[in-house]
Amino acid sequence: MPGAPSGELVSAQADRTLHWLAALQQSRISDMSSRTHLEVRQAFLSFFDRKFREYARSRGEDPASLPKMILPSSSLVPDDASTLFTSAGMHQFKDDFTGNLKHGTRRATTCQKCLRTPDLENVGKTARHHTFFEMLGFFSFGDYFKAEAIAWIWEFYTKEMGLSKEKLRVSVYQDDDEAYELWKRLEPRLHERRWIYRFGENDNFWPAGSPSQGPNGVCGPCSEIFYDLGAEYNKPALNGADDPSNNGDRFMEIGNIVFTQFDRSGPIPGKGTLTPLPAKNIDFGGGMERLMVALEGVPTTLDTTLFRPVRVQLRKLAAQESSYGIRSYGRNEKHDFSSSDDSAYMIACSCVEQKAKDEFSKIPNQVIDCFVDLMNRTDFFVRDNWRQLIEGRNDSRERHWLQPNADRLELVCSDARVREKRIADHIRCSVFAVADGVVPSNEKQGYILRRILRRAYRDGNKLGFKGPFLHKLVQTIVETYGDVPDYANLRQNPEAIVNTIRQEEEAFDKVLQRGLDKLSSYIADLKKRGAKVLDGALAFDLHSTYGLPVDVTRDELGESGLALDEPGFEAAFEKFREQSRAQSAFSGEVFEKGWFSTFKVGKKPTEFLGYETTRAAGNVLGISHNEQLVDYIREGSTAVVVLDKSPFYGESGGQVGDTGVLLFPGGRFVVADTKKKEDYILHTGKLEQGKLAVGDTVEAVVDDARRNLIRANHSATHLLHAALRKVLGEHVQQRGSEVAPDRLRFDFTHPRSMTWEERVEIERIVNEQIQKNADVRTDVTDPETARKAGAMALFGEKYGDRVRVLSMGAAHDAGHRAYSVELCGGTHVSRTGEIGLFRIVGEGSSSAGVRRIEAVTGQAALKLAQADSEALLRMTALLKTPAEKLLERVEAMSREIRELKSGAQKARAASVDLKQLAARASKQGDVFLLVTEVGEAEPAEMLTMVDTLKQDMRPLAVLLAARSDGKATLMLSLPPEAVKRGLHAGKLVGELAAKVGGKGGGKPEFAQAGGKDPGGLPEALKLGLERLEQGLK
RNA sequence: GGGCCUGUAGCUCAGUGGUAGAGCAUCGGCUUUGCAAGCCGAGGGUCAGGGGUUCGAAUCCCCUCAGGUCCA
Repeated sequence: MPGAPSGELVSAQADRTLHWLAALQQSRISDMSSRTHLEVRQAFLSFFDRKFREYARSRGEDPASLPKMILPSSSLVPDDASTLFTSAGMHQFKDDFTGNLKHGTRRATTCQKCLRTPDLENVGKTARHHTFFEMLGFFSFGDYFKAEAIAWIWEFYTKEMGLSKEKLRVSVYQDDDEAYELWKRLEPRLHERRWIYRFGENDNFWPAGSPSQGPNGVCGPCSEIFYDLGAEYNKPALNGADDPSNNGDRFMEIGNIVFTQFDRSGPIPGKGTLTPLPAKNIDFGGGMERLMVALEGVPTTLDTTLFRPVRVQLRKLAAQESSYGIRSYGRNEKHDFSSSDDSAYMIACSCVEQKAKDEFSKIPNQVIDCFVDLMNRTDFFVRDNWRQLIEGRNDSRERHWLQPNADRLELVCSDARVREKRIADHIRCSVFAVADGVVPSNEKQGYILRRILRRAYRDGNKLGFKGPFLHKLVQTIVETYGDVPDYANLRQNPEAIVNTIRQEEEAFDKVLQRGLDKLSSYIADLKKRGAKVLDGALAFDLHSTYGLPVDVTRDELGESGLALDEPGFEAAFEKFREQSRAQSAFSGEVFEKGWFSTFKVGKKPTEFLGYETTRAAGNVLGISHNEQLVDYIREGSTAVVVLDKSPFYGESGGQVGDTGVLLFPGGRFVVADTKKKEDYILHTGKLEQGKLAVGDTVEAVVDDARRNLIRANHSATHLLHAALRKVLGEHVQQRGSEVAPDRLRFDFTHPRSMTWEERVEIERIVNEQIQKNADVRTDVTDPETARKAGAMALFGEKYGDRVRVLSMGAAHDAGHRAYSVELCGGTHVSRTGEIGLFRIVGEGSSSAGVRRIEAVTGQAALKLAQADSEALLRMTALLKTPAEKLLERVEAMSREIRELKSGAQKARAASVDLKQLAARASKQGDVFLLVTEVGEAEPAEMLTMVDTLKQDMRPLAVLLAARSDGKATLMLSLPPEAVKRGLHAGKLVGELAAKVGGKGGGKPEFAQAGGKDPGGLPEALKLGLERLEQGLK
């Protein structure tokens, strides 16, 4: 038969497939540069370091005295609150650009991790958009300028990276003749071929359009370098020229040198004034991903080796999780893509996997071949490829398999490609964000992360994944990037990243389910009414309230043959957006101003002396009063004082700030709180006596007793952290803490509440460490050494070049390692014994997956123990029971109370002689009728009576009246027979209630009423009896 | 910063001003050689907390807290 493969063919194909898989895994595809991304990053950094050194030598600087110029990437979460994420390479150098050399160098080069979401929609669709990206950068803070920057980057691209000069284009700002001339002189061919473009302020000024629109601040013209991907990426340009600004993907911007030479001031929006900066700067940024495109000759950034491993891993997962496709095809030939449960993506992936495992004899051979061919191409899911291959087949068995699926294949492949790429981008972004301490949440950074993760999750759903799968890609990202020195934190705790992402996937799964349930009730309703279109406002409600993405809604509706009212949805969304915007227009200064930003220019950070001493002399660097910088303050003023040196600990790392006094001849400033802003220590307080001026010398004296309490509590959190990990497991991660003089609080990741036994054990271990009275040691070292020594770093926390490693307690195992080793900038006791005693006072949760422990130490703990004892003692005296029997006794008592209570109620009900009451009943036709007063009774008791009476006489219509607390209560119960005859308990009782000055109501067969005038009861009953007799006739 | 939703038994939730419920779980009894299970029954509630309206509030109103969700 035609489909039966010969043995030879089979093995040839198997060879090819295995070869293909091996090639993928090693990230070596024929057309690819042999340089790995690790080498490219390193080449960039070393190249510029070299150039900086040559330049320094040419200026007569001593090469030996140069500071470090290759600087590490800063965290994705910036120090300042002005932006949520680090979104550009220059972010960490903001202060350096304004002349405050925070990094101690005038030249720097970095590879900066960045995160930006405005282009979210484009990711996966264009050749170059990302959420997370790496920015290769080199910077000058008033040092080298245009000529050097232009020459160096050109040399880097053309010589160091070996990019063809034929493929490079550059652009300059229209008025920047200087830059134009520099390019022309450097590479005359660029000018001759008209490959130097002049663009306006929107393209070649940074920030875009700032001269005429703002914002204020540092800005300048820029010059871009483009790489020509080839004519096939061209889009028709308006003027027919190769115009880099006028097409989507052909010319990829691989670098941008910003010449920050101006300070813009003036109205926003509106024409501003550009004042030349005293020191001109260079800010170069080039996307790592884009450079890789140029080097590897692939069509898009997401096709580079940066993403290949994660995409391959995704396909492997798809193949593993697929319960469809080729594997089942052999058993069930009816299988096709048309069912919505199936996924062509998974089938295709599973095809390739099957092929690799050499288990494909049951499937038409050419079908396999077709898949393998496709997967072997640079771009896997290109629709035309599929069609071409499908149509080129004649084999009947293949047709049997392929024809019914052709349409679906075509549909799937066109977006499988996009989805696969988007997942690759988003998971990389998420892993980096989580590693930098971002946790999915409903605000700020956490919200951005959540959106990215959820989007990727839905893409996975569309590709055929049924549940959480993203977390299974984490390891691949960690392996791809973990060897980059700047990204070492990826390896710090990959398990925590996996868990965080899996939790978010599970949470979203739940949200989706809830939303879908709600939607199906809407759909059922639509069908009942015979309507075809879901109201847009309802769809928006599903989105905004239940978090159900609108495309999910659209899909679901489509499957039920219904449609979405799109304009209605858009209108509702727009209205909502406007409202949100309007409501937030009031708050928020867009630009960071205030005394602090002015103050810090040119001033060194405060030197913290508090580890060694609590009393030291310092000079006043600045004073702020009423949010203004002032030269001096008078007696009685409240102010913020900044010193050059201070023993005061500024609130950070969970530890509260110190209090104390600043003493100086003839005066004292009482410090009520101390904060840390960037690296400056801010003493907040009041000048109680004298006059304090900038430049004065003061004696800074910390409140020692209070500080000691804080020390004990802070050290205790370290012992607690170690104990938690020992008792609950290594997954315990600190998520925050608060160390105050009177208590400590510790938040950590743990999925369940702690059992009492765990709690007791943790408390025991901490106290054991305290009693060992071990030394607390502090070593100052670099982060790398600290990590190797096993120091626990706070997950996602940022650390400088020098870190303090705190070791305390004795380990249980024989090794000489301390019990707890952590990075910590706080202040601590010198021996664990100083903590005295540790007691947990509370355990609870602060947010999903995070538990919180509150505890006290020292005298506070003792006081608590004494209070407990006292309470216990009082109880034993009160109950005349020994302490060890107390629990039993209280249990017995509470049981007794419950019994007595229900007994009393029964007794009260019994005291009304129901038999006697029942005797008063008359019979109206076939229905018993009882109308009577029952004395003092609560509504609940009356109910019991009604129930009891109804058991004895059936059917029964009963009207009871009672009084309690000077109020009257009426209760009427009617049997179905009475209701059928037109009686309505609710209406009747309402009428009767009028007689006791009240109101009432209820259902037809049961109702109650109350009133403030019990005197009217007899009259009410009389009326009630009349009505009932009449009605029952 | 703002909008909306939710908070009821150990869990999942129903309950639109008038007796606080269901399913699952727990415990007891029966049935069965045993298991799986079935039948009958029981216990279990600060209706998130506080205030108000009302004769009467889980239900309506206000505030607080917690969770969810969307936008800025």
